[in-house]
Parts: sequence; C-alpha cells; structure tokens
Amino acid sequence: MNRTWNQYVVKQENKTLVLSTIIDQTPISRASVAQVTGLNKGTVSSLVSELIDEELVEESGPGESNGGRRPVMLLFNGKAGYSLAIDLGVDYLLGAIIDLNGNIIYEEKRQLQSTDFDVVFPFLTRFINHLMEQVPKSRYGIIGIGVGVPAVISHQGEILLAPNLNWKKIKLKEQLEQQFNIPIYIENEANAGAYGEMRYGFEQMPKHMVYASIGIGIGVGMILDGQLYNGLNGFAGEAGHMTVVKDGRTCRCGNLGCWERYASEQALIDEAVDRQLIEHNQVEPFQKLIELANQQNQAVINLFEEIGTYIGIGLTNTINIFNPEHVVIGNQLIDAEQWISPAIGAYINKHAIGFHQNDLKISFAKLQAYSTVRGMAAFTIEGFLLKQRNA
Amino acid sequence: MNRTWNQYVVKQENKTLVLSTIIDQTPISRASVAQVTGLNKGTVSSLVSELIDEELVEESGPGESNGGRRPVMLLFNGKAGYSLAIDLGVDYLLGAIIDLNGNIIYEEKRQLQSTDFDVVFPFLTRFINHLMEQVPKSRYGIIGIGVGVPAVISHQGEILLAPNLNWKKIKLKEQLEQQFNIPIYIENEANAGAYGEMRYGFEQMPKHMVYASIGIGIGVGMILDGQLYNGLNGFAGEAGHMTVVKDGRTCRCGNLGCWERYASEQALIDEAVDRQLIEHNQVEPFQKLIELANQQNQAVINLFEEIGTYIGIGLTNTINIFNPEHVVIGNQLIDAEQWISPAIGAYINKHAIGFHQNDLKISFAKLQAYSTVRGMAAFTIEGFLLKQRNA
DNA sequence: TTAACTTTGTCTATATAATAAACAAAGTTA
DNA sequence: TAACTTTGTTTATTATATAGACAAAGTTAA
Repeated sequence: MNRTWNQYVVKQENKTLVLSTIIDQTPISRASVAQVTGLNKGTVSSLVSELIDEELVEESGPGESNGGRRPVMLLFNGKAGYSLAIDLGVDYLLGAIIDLNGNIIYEEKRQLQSTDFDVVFPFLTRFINHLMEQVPKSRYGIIGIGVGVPAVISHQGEILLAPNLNWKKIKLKEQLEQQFNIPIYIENEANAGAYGEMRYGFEQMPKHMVYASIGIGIGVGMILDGQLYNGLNGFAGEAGHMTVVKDGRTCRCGNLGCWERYASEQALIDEAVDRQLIEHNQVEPFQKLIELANQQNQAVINLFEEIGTYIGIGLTNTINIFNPEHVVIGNQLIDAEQWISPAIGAYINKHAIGFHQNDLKISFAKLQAYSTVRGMAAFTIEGFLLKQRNA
Repeated sequence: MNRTWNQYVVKQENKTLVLSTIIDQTPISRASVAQVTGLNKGTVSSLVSELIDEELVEESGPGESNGGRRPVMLLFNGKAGYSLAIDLGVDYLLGAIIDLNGNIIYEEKRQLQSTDFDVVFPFLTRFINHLMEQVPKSRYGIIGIGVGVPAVISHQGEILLAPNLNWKKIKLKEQLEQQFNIPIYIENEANAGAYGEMRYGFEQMPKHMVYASIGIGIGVGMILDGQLYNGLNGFAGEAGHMTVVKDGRTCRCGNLGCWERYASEQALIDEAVDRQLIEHNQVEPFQKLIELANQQNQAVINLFEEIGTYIGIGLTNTINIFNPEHVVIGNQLIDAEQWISPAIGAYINKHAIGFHQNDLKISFAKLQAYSTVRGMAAFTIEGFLLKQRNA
C-alpha cells in the first residue's frame, strides 16, 4: 500500500519542518520561522506551542528588536533526551553519551582483550549498563543505543561478516534488544562516520560526500543527495575491495589487487615489516612508524608517501564515479595526515577528471576519532524525532 | 524557502499517485485504485474525473464482475502527447517518436559524415523538424525533445566535454530552445540508457541498478534508490575512468590504467590491430571481429574473452561499491554478448564479494539499441506529467 | 514628548480536501 | 426471486492551512 497524503501527513511534515528550522537556526523567533519556511504565522505559532508542550523547544528571553516588538527567541532543547553511542573497534570500545544537539557530554574508552564474541558481548552489555548510569535525567531519557561496527551489516541489523573481528552471522541488534528495552541501531562504522561528518562536521551540510574510513581495512560511506546510500541489502560501500591492481595481491575477500591491500593501515604495517623498517612483533606498529617519520626516517617517510599515492588512486576512482563535493578521510590514518596528505592531493590533482575537481574539497575527518559515535548518535536522534513526529 | 505542505500539495500528490497507479496497472477500476493506494473511494472518483477532463485517462468498457456491479475500467491515454527523442552517437543520429507509454511509434536513423558541431547542429535541427512532421495530432502535441549525448553534461544542459565527438563547452540546450519552443532535455547517453532500462526493461522497476554503456568509451548510469544519480554537478558516472591497472595505459583523461582503456570497443579494436587480427584501416572493425569470432577464429575469441574479463573487473568494482540488484550491460558491445558474457560472469562470480552476489542479476540491455532514446523519452514524459500536475 | 510606523504573535472566519457513511446502480448467487 | 456483493457517487463532517484583523510592544522622526 502506497502512502497517501492527507491533513495529518501535512501537519506532521510541517511540524518537522518547523522543528528542523529551529534546530538549524537556533535561536530563532516564530516570525523568522514563518518567513524562512513560508508557512503562515498562525500555523507556526500553533505548531511551536505543541513542540513546547513536548519539551523539544524552549522559549528563551526576548531577542533584539528589528524596529518593532521584540521577538521571543526559540531554542531547540538538546537536553530533552540522550543517545548512547558505541564505536566497537577491533580492540577497543568507545562509548559516549550524546545530547540531541549531537554534543558529547560524557565519554569513556575501554580496551578489548579478545575479539571472541562470547567475551565481547557481555563486556559490551556491562559497559552499556555502566554508561546508562551516567545519563542525566530528562523528559525522554535514553532515546536509543547505536553501535558502529567494522562489518557488513544487513538492513535487519545482523552482522553478516566482520573479517577483522572474525565474526559471522551475529544478530547483534536482536541480542541487544533482548537486553535493553530501547531502540537499537547497528551500522557499519564507515557509514556511521560518514553520517557523523555530514551532520556535525560542516557549517553547511554537504549533499554529496564520500567518507573513506581508512583503518585496518578500508570502508567507504557515501552521502548521495544528502542521504546515506545503503544499496539493495545494506552492503554498499565495500569500495575497499575494488581492484586497483589487476592480478595484484590476493585479498581475504577472494578478489585480487583490492584497494585495501595497498592503502590501509594493515598494508602499511605489512610493507614496513617486509622492508624491515619495524620488527614483525612490534607493539603498536602504526604509532611506531609515525614516531620514525617524525624522526625524519626517510625510508618510512617514503613508505607513507607510497601509501598516500595508493589512497589517492582509490579516491580518484570514487571521485570519477560520484562527482562528490567533499571527500573526507577518517579513522586511524588521520594521525598520519602530514605524511600522506601531500601524496594524496598530488595524485588526485593529477589524475581525477578535471571537471570533477572544480568544486571538490578534500579533507581529513573534522570530528577526528568521534566520527563514528557522533554518526551513530545522529541515527538514533533522527529515529527518535521521526517516532516523536508520528506519535 | 522550503517547501510547505498544504491541501493543494496533498491534492497534487494524491493525483499523481492515482495517475501512476493507473499507468502501472492499466486497465484498472476506480475501486481497485482506491484499494491499492489506500485512498478513499470518493477521493479517487473526484481525482479520476479531473484526469479524464485532462484526457490523460480514458474509460474503456466495463470489466469482469467480481460478484457485484461490473467495474468501469480506466486506461492511461498514452496518445495524449508524444515525445521526440534523439540518440546522438559519434557517427549517427537515431530519432524516435515515442508515446506516453514509452512505445516507439516511429523511428529513423541517419549517418553523420562529420563530427564538426557546425555541421552536426543544422543537420540535427533539420532532422528534428522532419521528425516533427511525423508526429500524430494529439491533445498536448509534442511534449518535449530529449537528446542523449556521449558527453559530460552539466545540470544546465551544457555539453562540457565530449571526447569522442571532440566537442567542448557547447550550450546545446540553449541553442535548441532558441530553435524550438518546446521543453528540451539533454542528458548523458549512459544515464539515459540506465533510465530507459529501468523504466521499460523490467517487469518490476529495479531500485538499485548499474548500467554500463560499453561502446567506444565506457560510461556508467546509476539508479540508486529508484532515482538516477547525477552527483554534485551532474558529472557522476565517469566510472570508465577508474583505475583498474596501476601505472597502466595512459588515457585521454589524464589518468593511468583507466577501465575503458582495457574494456571498451576502442580497446578491443586497438588490441586486435596490435595483434594483427585485423588491418589498421579496417572498415567497421567491430563487426569484422564478430564475424571472425563466428568463424571460430581462436585468437579473436581469446581477445573477446580478455575484454570480457576486464569488463568483469570494472563491474566487480561497481558491485562492491553499490551493492546493486541489477547490472545491465548496454551499447555496442551487446552484439558480442555470446563471446564476452561467460568471461564477465566468471570473473564476477569469482571476485565480487559473496554477499553482494546473493540477489544480483547480470544481464544485457533488454531494449537493445533503444535504451538511450527510450530513456530520453522517459525524462521528457516525466517532466511533462510533473508540469501537468502543477498546472 | 508624542504620533506614526513596525514587528511580533495570537485569534477568528474561511476555504480546501480527505474521510466515513449513506445510497443508488448493477451485477451474482442460492 | 430474494439476498448479497461490488462499484461508484453524494453528503455531512472534520482537520488543517491561510488571510487578515488585532493587540502588544517596540522604534523613529517631528
């Protein structure tokens, strides 16, 4: 059955429009909302009064007069509820409590000793319980739990494959829903990072953005026409497994010459070991390499440049395919920005189709290590506001 | 200014919903439309009577009774207007008159002797004038002219670059608008082909489809979430210029190892000449190669297989990135289907990520040489119905 | 200081369109 | 032939947006 349009839908849509105008342009007066949205002043008044009843909007003091009666300024109430977001990494959990404005109000990081799911899951639920105790009292309480995982995830929130965690077919969403009576969101870490960067990383939300999460592996989150693109089954973005070297290195995925075999943190480390720049059993090899580069070790600097060039190759491909406005590089490799950035820029500049470079901006994640948690929070917040609207 | 929602918008949306239901499921009764859409019977009656006034819908005779009063069947009137669509190739013009149902009712093909724009443009306008004389009389007449061009085209309908035609910065849309007082649509040939295949090539319209137009060059049209994806400036889909061989063959575009340097018709011909399978100055070299393959020339058959493998590499990349439901191969190379198809299938099967293959279907263009014209017609028809709706 | 003007926000009358329900028309079934 | 079904129209009702009036609270210029 298709969606029909009637007066209820009209009201919902307009209410959403008013609320998002207030969120984006807070503080703002009723009159300005009416002008910006094109809605009638009376309509705005009535919708705002409902939003105030729902405690999603607050009146602050009077604003500056524009030559007449002083306006009553409206604020979005970011403290009406809180999101609980987790970045589940290969060897850590980063948890955060995030308000409706997307600001982190509490964070905590824990190391994981094992990737065994039977170890990780109880650890995770205990961590969530601990975080819940830190959440301030509020009208709507904890509006959702979001977990970002470096994995292929179905629309149903099932982890189909997480190669670096060695997980397969794990119904994480279902299992968490059984433990907590709160909406659960599970997403791919790169998708979450892309979403976080889009929502909170820019003055003006970009419409077309490619976010390359370069860590142990490479995942790509795509914002197309302002929306996260998921593909048919939710598996889109496995650009780490596009072939950039025909008959190249074999990859876990079964393909040859995959991008992530040349441009990821793992590729960097493998190559460094191969070239005897670090020991095979080096602890924190990535940090060590950055240290060496900082000490002007030329061989290491050259290696970073090579990795940068390979990153450039893959990014050039995505640029030619998508014609994005922004390309954002995130995850672990942002710590090597100064060593890889020039090579990336040079390669793209020389090889991407000229037109695509016109309005293109390339940057490193502005939210740094928080792209994923803030993205997961954005998903839960959006879900909450949507449910609120339809209530 | 944002779009506000009021009763007028509701009516427009519902009218569109009713019309598209009738288009999709013609013939259908008012009662069925109400059931399918979820709208009230009275609402449907009133909207249908307006559509009948606009001659977009017709009543046909009574249908079969379902145990009660016999329904009056409604038909979409595909003859209320006609689209004029042109496929502008490197050495030909394919023109078609297409009704609102997307059916070709007249077609004509002309060879081009030169790619010089000053020669082609007058030729094109005369051709259009000639086609216009063949259009039957109807309520809305010629509702639009659509031209598909193998080129990078801006949102404003300017041809920025057509390498194979050697055109640059040509405001084709503007120039045609000056000649004809009819809505003009200019689109990239691969995008048009993708749209045509989506609209008319399947029983059920696919939501996620990648259409690879493999001719002299390679262009990719992407249907994402049921919509054609254009990118920031309308340049998306230049997947032909993704690197598949690091430090490989140089390409016109400035990049190295581009896909289309290994998997296009041009690549096939260049390689065939190199291997002395055909003469350097062979006329219609592609047809000649197919002939040779049909004669069981093993060297030529091997070459086709190699090309097929390279096509498979690029398609695997797009599959891993997009997780599409359908991959459709179109343009010239469909004539070599039997020689390249097994190699393409084998490569994808072996190298694409397993999950992505679950619901994936790979096929050759069902509209054959008409993907582009029918896609361009679909653009004009959609534009017409949209304008009609807002009138 | 004051009158005229502006801006803000609320309230009221009005218009529009969807819905539910009643109803008529035209068929089928037992 | 009577009872039931399905189709399509009509009518009363309801929800919501809009225009415009109006009051409140400010600024500006004489």
